[in-house]
Amino acid sequence: MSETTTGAVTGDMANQYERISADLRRQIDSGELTEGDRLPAETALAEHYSVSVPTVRQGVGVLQSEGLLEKQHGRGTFVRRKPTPAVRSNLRHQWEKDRAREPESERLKTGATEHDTGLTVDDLIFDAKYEQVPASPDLAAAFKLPEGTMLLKRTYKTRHSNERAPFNISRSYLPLELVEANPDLLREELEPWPGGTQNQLFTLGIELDRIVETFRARPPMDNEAIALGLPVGVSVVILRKTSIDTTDRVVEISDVVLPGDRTEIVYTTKLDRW
Amino acid sequence: MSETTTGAVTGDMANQYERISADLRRQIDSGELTEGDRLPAETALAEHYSVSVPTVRQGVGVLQSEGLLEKQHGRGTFVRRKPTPAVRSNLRHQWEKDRAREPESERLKTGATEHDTGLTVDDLIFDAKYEQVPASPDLAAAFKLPEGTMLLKRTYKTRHSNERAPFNISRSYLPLELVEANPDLLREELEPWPGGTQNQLFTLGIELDRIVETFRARPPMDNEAIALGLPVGVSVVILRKTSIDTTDRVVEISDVVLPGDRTEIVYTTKLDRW
DNA sequence: GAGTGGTCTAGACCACTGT
DNA sequence: CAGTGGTCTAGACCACTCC
Repeated sequence: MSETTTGAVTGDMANQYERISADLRRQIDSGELTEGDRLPAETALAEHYSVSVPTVRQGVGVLQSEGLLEKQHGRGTFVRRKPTPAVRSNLRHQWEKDRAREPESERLKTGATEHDTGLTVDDLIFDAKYEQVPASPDLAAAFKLPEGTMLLKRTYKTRHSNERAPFNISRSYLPLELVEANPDLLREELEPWPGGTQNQLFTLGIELDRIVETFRARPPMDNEAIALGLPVGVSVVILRKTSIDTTDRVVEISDVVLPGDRTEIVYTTKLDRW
Repeated sequence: MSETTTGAVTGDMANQYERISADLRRQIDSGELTEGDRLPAETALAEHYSVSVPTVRQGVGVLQSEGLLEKQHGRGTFVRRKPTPAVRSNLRHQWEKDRAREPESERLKTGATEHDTGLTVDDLIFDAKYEQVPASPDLAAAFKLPEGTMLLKRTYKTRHSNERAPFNISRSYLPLELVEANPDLLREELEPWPGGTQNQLFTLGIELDRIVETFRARPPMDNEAIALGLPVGVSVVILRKTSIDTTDRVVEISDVVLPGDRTEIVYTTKLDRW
């Protein structure tokens, strides 16, 4: 390692492609390249760095997997915009519970998603699909019900009106036996239901005692990456919400897939006094 | 798209590398290849699929970024073991608070990490470093203190005794003024402190009222990927814990970087009754 | 049609791991 | 030392976007 220039970056710089990714990263950090800028074509970069095109592609690939660059076929390579994350807080649960018993006029005003994101109803496009499915082993165990018990499965997609990619996909499961008491709950055309699931449960005489949420991050599966419009390298956050009523019964399970880079989750834990 | 065989997989199969990744994925799903198995060498795969080596590498790269395969230079390509996740629950906060006032003999028995992971003290290797640093704008805002206020910064790494990679790296900040009342708290050689931070705060007469945690996933930076031993494609989870005492003062901020694929977070939200 | 990235080839040589 | 993956070249041709 004697002298390797072109970008004057720190570290060893053992490889050509690292030299390229380090130099491009420096340009982004320093503001020479800013959000939305297009990079020179790969052939131009190859000439500039005196390497072959595949080597440029390797260097660009590093920054792509870090979420700093985004390639668009036929258009170019762009500096990626930092997405403004949607905040999801556990305070929403109490807020939703308080609202569940209010009159429809009040509940219509805004939903939980708008509460989280600060957007108005008009900005959001909502898609719901209802099915009746038998409980998989996994879900049966979570509900503490026999495998194969019929469940109402509701699939929701929410997106901004001016974006193609939804910012979440959610699947909610309710024991069918539970919801049959109110036939309106089986009609998907009534979505979005003002007041959300807690109001739906209220019409069945169910009060929630607590909500347990577990979540993990993992690389997206192919179809998730496409559905959420995720670039390479960004994980999905998987959140399972389990709603438990005052008789200790699991009444709803909801699985949400969120884009990892557009989601911030906030939890407040109140502690007992000494 | 008429006929393309070798693996008899679903879908279009437009590309060679997708044909390869789909076939390998099928072998993993079906159990033909199981955790820890080594794949044939890239040259052998190239011959088997009648493609060039770079094309095989591209196909393998897809599964690598999904966390299904792991390459080891000089050894081979292996089916990745599904990591057993460490569970982190917000119930730990109350548990830690209850323990903070107990005698040392009791506190010594087990720490919060062991409580989360189910491991014993002997399995864990603990590394602590103390520094005194001025508050960055970000931290100053979070503490609601002037920028540059001196903080005690404590860096922790925890790993299993039989693994190289730590399963978390954490940075904890306390206002220096606060901790100077008990000089023992400035001595890093006293780590791991039995009873954790809540006991340390207890020695200063501080009682916590609530803990706010925010949580996001993003692609790792290079050094994080190396420090945590993360394969390509796996995100890190960033967790910021803010501890607030009974006088509404922010007394500790802790930033934890967790490997996304080895971490499961569980939060329970108790709701008020109607 | 011009310009972009996407796929693919058929090699060469280097770096790391095991024996 | 043999076998593995890692880096790199110098091309070819395809697919997409935009004018």
